[in-house]
Order: sequence, then C-alpha cells, then structure tokens
Amino acid sequence: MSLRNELEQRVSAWAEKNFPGLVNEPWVRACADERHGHFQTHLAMVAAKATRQNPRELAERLARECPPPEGWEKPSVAGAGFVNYRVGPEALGRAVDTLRKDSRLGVPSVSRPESIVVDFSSPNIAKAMHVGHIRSTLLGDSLARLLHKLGHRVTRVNHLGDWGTQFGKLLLAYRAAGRPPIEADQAIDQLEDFYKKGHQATEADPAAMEQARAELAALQNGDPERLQDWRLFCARSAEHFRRIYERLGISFDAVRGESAYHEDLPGVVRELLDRKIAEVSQGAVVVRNTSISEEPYLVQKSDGAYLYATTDLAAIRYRTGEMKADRIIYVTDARQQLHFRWLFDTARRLGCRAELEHVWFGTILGPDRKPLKSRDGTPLKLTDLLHEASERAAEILRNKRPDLAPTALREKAELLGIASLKYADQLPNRNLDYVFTWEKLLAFDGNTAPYILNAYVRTRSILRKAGLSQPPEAAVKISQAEEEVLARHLLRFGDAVELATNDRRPHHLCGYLYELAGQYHRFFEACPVLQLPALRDSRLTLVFLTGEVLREGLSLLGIPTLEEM
RNA sequence: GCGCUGUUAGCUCAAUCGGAUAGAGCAUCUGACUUCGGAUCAGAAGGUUAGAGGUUCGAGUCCUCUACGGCGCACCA
Repeated sequence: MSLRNELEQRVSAWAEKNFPGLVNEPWVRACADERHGHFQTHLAMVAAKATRQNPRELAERLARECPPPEGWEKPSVAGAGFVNYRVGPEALGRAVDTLRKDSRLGVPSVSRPESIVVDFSSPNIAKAMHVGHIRSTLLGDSLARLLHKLGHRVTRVNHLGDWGTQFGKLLLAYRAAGRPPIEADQAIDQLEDFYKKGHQATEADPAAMEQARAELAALQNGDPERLQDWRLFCARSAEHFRRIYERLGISFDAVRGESAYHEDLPGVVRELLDRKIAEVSQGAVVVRNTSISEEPYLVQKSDGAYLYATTDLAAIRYRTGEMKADRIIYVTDARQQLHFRWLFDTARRLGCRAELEHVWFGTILGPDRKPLKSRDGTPLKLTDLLHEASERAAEILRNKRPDLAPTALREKAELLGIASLKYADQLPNRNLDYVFTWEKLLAFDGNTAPYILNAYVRTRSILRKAGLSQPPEAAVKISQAEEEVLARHLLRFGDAVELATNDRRPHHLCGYLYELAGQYHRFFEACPVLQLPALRDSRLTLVFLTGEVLREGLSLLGIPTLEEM
C-alpha cells in the first residue's frame, strides 16, 4: 500500500466517524509544495463548510484525534485549515522495503475486474497507415496495457475498414486495368493508385459513378470474382499493417473488420424498426432524439445501403454477446463525438447493458497549425514516419557512440527512434490538438523517452558494476534529502498508474516517469552508491527499484527499455 | 444557426476533477567533467492563466457573458 493510501485510510475513517454525511473522496493528497509537508488533507475545510464550524478548530481536532501511522511526524495545521503530514526516515525506509518485495511495485488490483473491449487503430484496407492512425494506435495500446495491469480482462480489437464504399471505386479501376497482379512489396502504393484513378473517374463522369456503385453492389452481393479481388486487397493490406504493428510492438486479440458484420445489418435495421426505435424518413431509416441533435441518425440509406452506424451497432451486439464485454472503449479522434453519442444512445435503447465509452483525441498539426501533411499534401505515411524516426536516432548515435558496430547501432536507433516517437505522441493531453515538429518528436533532451531511458540505463550500469541482478536484502536507510525525495516518489507509482488508467490519460504516467527520472539523476549526482560501504546496499536498493519502476512504467506506455545506450 | 472543444512564459506543453507562492522543456544567459554514463546536474531570466462579471474560506479549474481558433451537424467512415 502506498504511503498516501495508508494515511488516507486513517483520515477517511475519521471523516466517516465524525462527518458521515460527507461524500467520500480522496482526502489525502501529496502537497504541491513540499515546504508545507509531504501530504495534506483539506478535510477540515470541507467539513467545516458542511457543518458551519470553524475550519481551523476542526483541523486542530483532526490533527489531535487522527494520528498518522507509526514513524510519521506530528501533523501540523496551516493556512485556512490544512493539516500537513511528514513521513519520518525510518517509516519511509520500511515502506521502501515493502515496495521491494511487491511484484506489482505498488500498483493495486481492481476489486471487480471487468471484461473490456478496447477498439483502436482501425486502419482502412487498400490504404497506407498514416499519421491519422498514430494516436489511436498508441493510445489504445497504452490503455489496453494499463487496464490489463489493473486486473481487467482486456480484448484488443482492430475494427478494420474493409467493407466501405471505397471498394466500388477501387474495383472499378482495378478491373478496368485488367486485374493485374498486386506485388507484395509495393501493394499499398498500387492499391492507392487504383483507388485514386477510380476516384478521379467517378468525379469526372456520372456514368462511372454509377459503375462504381454497381461494382460495390456486386461485391456486397457476393460475386465470386470481386470477392476474390477483395480478398487479395485484404491480404496485401494485412501484410502492410503487420509490418507496422511489429515495428511498434503492438498486437491485437481480434482483427474483425466491418465485413464481419455485413450479414447482421438487415437484422439490426429490422429490429430498430420493429421496436419503433427507428423510422422511415425520405426513404432512409433514421433514429431520432432531439436531445442529441435536430438532425436524425441515419442507419440505412434510401438506396438500401448500410452505414457505419449500422455496422457499429452490429459490432456492439457481437462484443456484448459473443465476447461478453462489460465495457467497450472506442479510441478515435474528436470529430466522431457526435456519432458515438448517437451510437451509444441507440445501443442503450436496443437494450445494451454494457458501459460504452468514447475516448477521443485531437488532431496532429503541422507547424502552420493545420492538420499535418507530407510535402505533397497527402497524409504523412507511418512507414515514412518510422523510417525518419529511426534514421534521426541513428544519426545521433553515430555521434555519441562511434564505438558501436553497424548492426548494434541500427538496433538501438530503431528502439530509440520509435520510443521517442511513441513518448512524444502520448505526452500531450489527448484532448488537445498538438503541433508536430521533427525536432520535438525526436528530441533527446527534456521530457522525452531518451531522457527517461538514460536514467534507466544508469541504473543498469550501476547494478552491473555491483554485480547484482537482484537488490540486496539489507534494510533501506534514508540518510540524505535526494534519497528521501526519490523514495517517496517511487512509492507513488501505483497512484500514477491508477490515475492514468481511470482518467484514460496515459500522459499522467509520462509526467510521473519524467519526474522520477529527474529525481534519479539528482540522486545520482548527489549520492555515491558504490563508494560508501555503509550506505551501499541501501542505495543499491533504491537504484534497483528506480529501474524497475521506470521499466514497468515505460512498458505500460508500450516503450521497451535497453540495458545500455 | 445549433452543438462539441480549446485559449496558461517568446515557442511547445504540465498543473493529481475546487486547495496553499501556476510548473517543466526548448530557446537565451551563467556555472559544474582526474568521481558509479555530461543523452547529466546547479542557477538566472521569463506570467493580469484571452477579457469581464459571478459562486466561496480558496478559482487556471465551476457558472454567465464577450473575443478569437479548431471541429461536427442525413444518405462518407
């Protein structure tokens, strides 16, 4: 249990006993300014307001009647009615000893695990993955890791765009070209090219548009030749996705695209109509709810075709049924907020009991503050992004580590480049648009993956020199300010993981890890580890634990560590 | 027009869902390498939190209004 939690239990018990009516919230938090103390509670001020008592007097009473755990200093009252607490060095040492023996590093397990589907990434068949997919892919992956860590049963789902109207145009141009073979190594370029041609043709000529619709209809009605083409497109695209996910270290439990629900769609619409949830309007089938918007929600077009609303409804049914999901988390960009409000509302009216969540994120902007594009105006391809990341890292490594052999350098550059990219993307609050620059994304100073990895590498280096793979058994003795700050921060790891998970915002974890790395660097400057026999074992334990927490924390962000860099 | 969302240091971002004197990095300036990895550390400077009201012990955070920006609003996903 964290230090904060230990104190929290006492304070909330006191609150429960004396002010049973107060809503239960975390009463104890770390002081923003450590000159006041290590932890503080504002309980007295809240209780005073509720019962019209004097906050200072209540704070005095709280400090008197509710002592902190053994080994803490006597609490003090300050300000308008804060009660401040300090952990003594012995109690802190004991807490670190406990943390060392905890394989979860202080991360709690939820009392009631849920089955959670995390729906993320979702690229489109026959198109290259581009910057537009990066935030969903990384954020979804991190959320899945975090939820799993807290003890939930997580199913990672890739809901591929494999059945949309784009296939009409693609088939049109592909078949006009005589259905040439699609080469594995440049499949995506070829397919995008066909799509572009098909798109241009339909833009220019209404008759071509009709043909494209006919192609799509033929495919969706199961024409064998078109199905065969479509399967080829899917297989080639899957190979492209696989390469990118492999470089990113991301995996899925279920790759189940829109096509998987194709046959369920008529049933979904029929049920909506039968149960009077939907109605026919101007030949289309729509759901109405003016508390969401004046415009209705379209579930079937007037020409009989279905929409992604319909597919998503079918997918919810599958996930809550076959997959037994208690909760579905969708990770998409902000523009789909209205869609998901409609989707969730409609699903609930259909009787869906599972919790439905839309975790949305902002746009990646270029230096001109407009959505990021490559030089030719098309979306920046992920393949190019990863290549550039790796190249820039290699360039830096060539300067810093001229001793490395080319293959080792390549390997480290790949890890560092992709780690930097992943970290930089997850650092800003997901709700904000953020400005992308190569300099920032691949920066190696400041709040970056290399800075944190460097702290980790230093822990490994010391442990190697000490000849240790496990921490020593001796008790931890806190003798210096830098040790104390480091130790207390190590004990907050569980709080940081919980916050990042419950808030669905991994950037909180970035902040925690950056601070930890900084504190370790300061400890490193101020506290010799190997030279002082009396403190050696104790400090080695702090070094070891710092490494463990850094590695675990980075891993929850999908970032692997390395032993030296 | 309606809705969602944003505006914090020159720039890029934080601030533990209302807590104490708003913090980092980059850029600028000044220091620290015969010591466990200098991809580091110490320090300086930088702010009317877009503006105006309100709520209360206490507001960057909540409510109202205003200004400016992004996005979304029936047959794309």
